[in-house]
Amino acid sequence: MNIKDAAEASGLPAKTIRYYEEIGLVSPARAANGYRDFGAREAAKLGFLARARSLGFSIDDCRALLSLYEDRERASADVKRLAEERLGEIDRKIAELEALKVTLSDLVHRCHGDDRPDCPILTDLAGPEGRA
Amino acid sequence: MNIKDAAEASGLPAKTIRYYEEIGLVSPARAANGYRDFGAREAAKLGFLARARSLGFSIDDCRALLSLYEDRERASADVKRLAEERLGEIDRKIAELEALKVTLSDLVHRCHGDDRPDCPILTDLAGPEGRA
DNA sequence: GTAGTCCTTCCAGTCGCTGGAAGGTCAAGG
DNA sequence: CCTTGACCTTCCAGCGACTGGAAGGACTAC
Repeated sequence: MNIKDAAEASGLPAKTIRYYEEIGLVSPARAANGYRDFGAREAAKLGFLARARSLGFSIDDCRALLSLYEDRERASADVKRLAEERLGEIDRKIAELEALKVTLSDLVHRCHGDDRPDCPILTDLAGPEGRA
Repeated sequence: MNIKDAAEASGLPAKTIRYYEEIGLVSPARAANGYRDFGAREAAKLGFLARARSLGFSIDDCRALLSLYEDRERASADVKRLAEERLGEIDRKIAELEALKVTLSDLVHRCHGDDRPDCPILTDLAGPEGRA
């Protein structure tokens, strides 16, 4: 399986797959002509990586997940811990964005949005001195 | 006002302020000894930038907001449009994270999390073949 | 004079790719 | 046999928005 087919099968761009090899996430075999040759195992790892990345796991997380995935003796507790940490990050990020949204939408609602130069968004961004 | 005082006043690291000068967001005067000398106007711009960045505006957004802020003839409609676009991005990002959270927390709940090797999170990440 | 804190510039690294150049390989068609 | 075009290879550079560190100059206090 050449890189293009591996890309189509996994949904990852070929460039990304080469990058993943460079950083040691996958190690495809090489054909006589120097082309990468992906077997079932490496192709499956690419799919695994694509899914884990789409769930927001960092490359380092993926490295850990992959070694757990490859390890027949792995403990599911390790995997669960990683996933829970990731869940915590997601919650924190959502809370942060919600707070941002409140502030910004308040600003937007207070802005008349016509062609007058007076704008509460800018006044607010200018800080205390700007408002004084 | 030297860079350290400007940093304390704005809440931005000195490194970041130098970077902002490099990319043309601020243009502090220079003292005879070559030190940056921030006047009230440049210091206010730094505060403005710190607040806009903390609301998640990109550097390019900040550049636009800053020119509107500096422009006495600016139309508040332009500012409102930028803020609304940003609000849309925030909403999209929140929705994306919520979806991720559903998937991941489902996985976490289905994982028994003990030392048995069988883990539904990995099975799921492995894809259809892994489940078959 | 010297210790310590500030300031300067420049270079390199972060993360996870992404784009592009230069060149090798292969299968199909004439 | 030759060409076309799609594929493959490596390497180098760049994105955004900083951040760290080295090397060296400037200033303040004792």
